[in-house]
Amino acid sequence: MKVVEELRYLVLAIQREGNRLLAAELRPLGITPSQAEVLRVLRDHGPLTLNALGGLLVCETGNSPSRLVDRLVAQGLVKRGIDKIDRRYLALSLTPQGRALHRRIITAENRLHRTMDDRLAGQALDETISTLRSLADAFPTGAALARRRGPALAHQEN
Amino acid sequence: MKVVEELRYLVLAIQREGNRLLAAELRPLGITPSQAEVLRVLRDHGPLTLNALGGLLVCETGNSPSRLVDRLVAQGLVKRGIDKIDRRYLALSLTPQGRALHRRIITAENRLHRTMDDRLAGQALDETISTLRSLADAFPTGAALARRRGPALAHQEN
DNA sequence: ACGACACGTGTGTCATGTCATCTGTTGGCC
DNA sequence: GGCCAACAGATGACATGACACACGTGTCGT
Repeated sequence: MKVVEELRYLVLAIQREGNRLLAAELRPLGITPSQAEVLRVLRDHGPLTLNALGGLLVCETGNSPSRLVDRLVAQGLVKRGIDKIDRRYLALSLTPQGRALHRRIITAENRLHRTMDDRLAGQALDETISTLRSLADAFPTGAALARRRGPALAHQEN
Repeated sequence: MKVVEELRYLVLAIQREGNRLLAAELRPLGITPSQAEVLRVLRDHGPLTLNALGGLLVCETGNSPSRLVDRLVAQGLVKRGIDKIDRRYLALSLTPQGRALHRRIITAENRLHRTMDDRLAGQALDETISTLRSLADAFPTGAALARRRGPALAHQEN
């Protein structure tokens, strides 16, 4: 098997398993990994339009995450406001319940991170991150990650 | 952001983009990346039961890939036989059309792999692979990959 | 032989993801 | 002012993924 092909399948496998584990951790909270990412981005990057939110999400590349946001609004976790000036724009922000839930999400995510840390003990993580970054940064969702790293690093230490 | 968390998001971003690019390459062939993986596994590992196929797939961890196979059967790419001895088992294999399509799939995948190779020029790929393996091998789908590496390496040089 | 159990597979349901297309809104150009 | 292109968001369609459960078939203990 070619090296890049093995890389592709490894990335697929790790993404699947990580998502499965995280989903299990989040299930008691009533949300999914994608929804958790939305809450996180909304918490870190103030009120956002739907487009801007989509530009910061890794989990949804395509169009706008309308339906993803829909469910969060239905659960009372996100407030969907309409821009008074230009009624095309939304103003998405967390409700108090959304902020409260986000704290519990961090706990759940930390359990997953501990599991991953154990698996990765003694591995050259920095080099791996650097390699994956060089691959990801060329792509839109990788750029989304870079945007999140950039302007709001201070908020993201948890 | 914690290192493992960045790793998690990088893996997510790369998986998404890789899948998107591969889907675009495969669209003219009328199949999806997951379907391509099924064809590949069936080509490399003789006739399989549904369970055995699921055990070799990275793309479908959960139950059995019934519906995934359904569409391939509907397209005439996979033959679904029933075991004469134990009628619970299926005997899944490629049809001649499936084998022919698989050759075109390899070409499409190679275009993606060239793109990835370009992005990764000069990176320490071996270390990255090793790190990711140590993470993946602990999980069921990672084990699936290992199984594919193991018994049938000779078939997989393309 | 037969009945509980295990097992392989099929199916219902829900939430994504992705693409294409539609709708409503605004801005700009005449 | 009025038309039209551009833009933000919503929606339809399709294929995954994941979980739980239903169904048919075989096995095994008794």
